[in-house]
Amino acid sequence: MEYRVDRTKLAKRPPIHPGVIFGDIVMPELRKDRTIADIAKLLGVSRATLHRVMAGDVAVSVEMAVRIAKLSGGEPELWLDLQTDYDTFKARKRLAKELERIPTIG
Amino acid sequence: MEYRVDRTKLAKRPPIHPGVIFGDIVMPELRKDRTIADIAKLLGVSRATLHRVMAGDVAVSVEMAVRIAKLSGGEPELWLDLQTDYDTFKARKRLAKELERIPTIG
DNA sequence: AAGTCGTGTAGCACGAGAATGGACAAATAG
DNA sequence: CTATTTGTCCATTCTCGTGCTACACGACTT
Repeated sequence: MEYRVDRTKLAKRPPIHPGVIFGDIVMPELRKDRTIADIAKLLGVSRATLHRVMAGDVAVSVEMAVRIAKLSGGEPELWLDLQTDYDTFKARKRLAKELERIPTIG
Repeated sequence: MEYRVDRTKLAKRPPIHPGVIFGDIVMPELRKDRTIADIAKLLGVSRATLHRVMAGDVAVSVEMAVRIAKLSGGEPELWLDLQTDYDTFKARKRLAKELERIPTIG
């Protein structure tokens, strides 16, 4: 019996954008009576940038991950790994045709 | 007794660049009598690009990770997680001053 | 009703990073 | 020695995260 599957072919649900996760889960905890602009200031980024991240318009960059990790008391890798899942999912779809032409050696 | 440590302050050795790991460990397995140009062709990238990755001059991009994973029979996340460690290590040093000004709320 | 404040968006410019093709030097193999 | 392979450099193009500015909308205050 073989239980192993090909992850690339699983009809997996698209990963949630890590910025959205941050905005929905972590942000509400951080801002007791603070404004979003306040949080942006604490993070050392512009209000627009923070908003774009939370809206899922742009990726959680390495710098941003380090910043929000410091502010919220976690590790940057958490957010970057989520971002990796998100990016990889899209890349697999975008390169599907291309990948068919790449053999597997070994 | 408190055993918890601050990973950001550990004198950790800089992570090895994932492209170098690929070039040193995986590549020798892939090329039996193939040339690097051959591998590049199989990957669908230019010879110069593959070389820069293996030299550690540029990061293992999401696209590149997906390609080499297909060719070598692994998961892209392996290479991207290594890249994350590499990038995060550098970012922590580069933003050290900046991070001091960011408080931890929680 | 008018005004203030927080917020969601959009446009533009800038800089960093990634990839390519081409060209040339250095190293290695035959 | 000669030919192949590999290391490097350059100019160009493209993508993307960021900051700044400006504007619209809603809610609450005055």
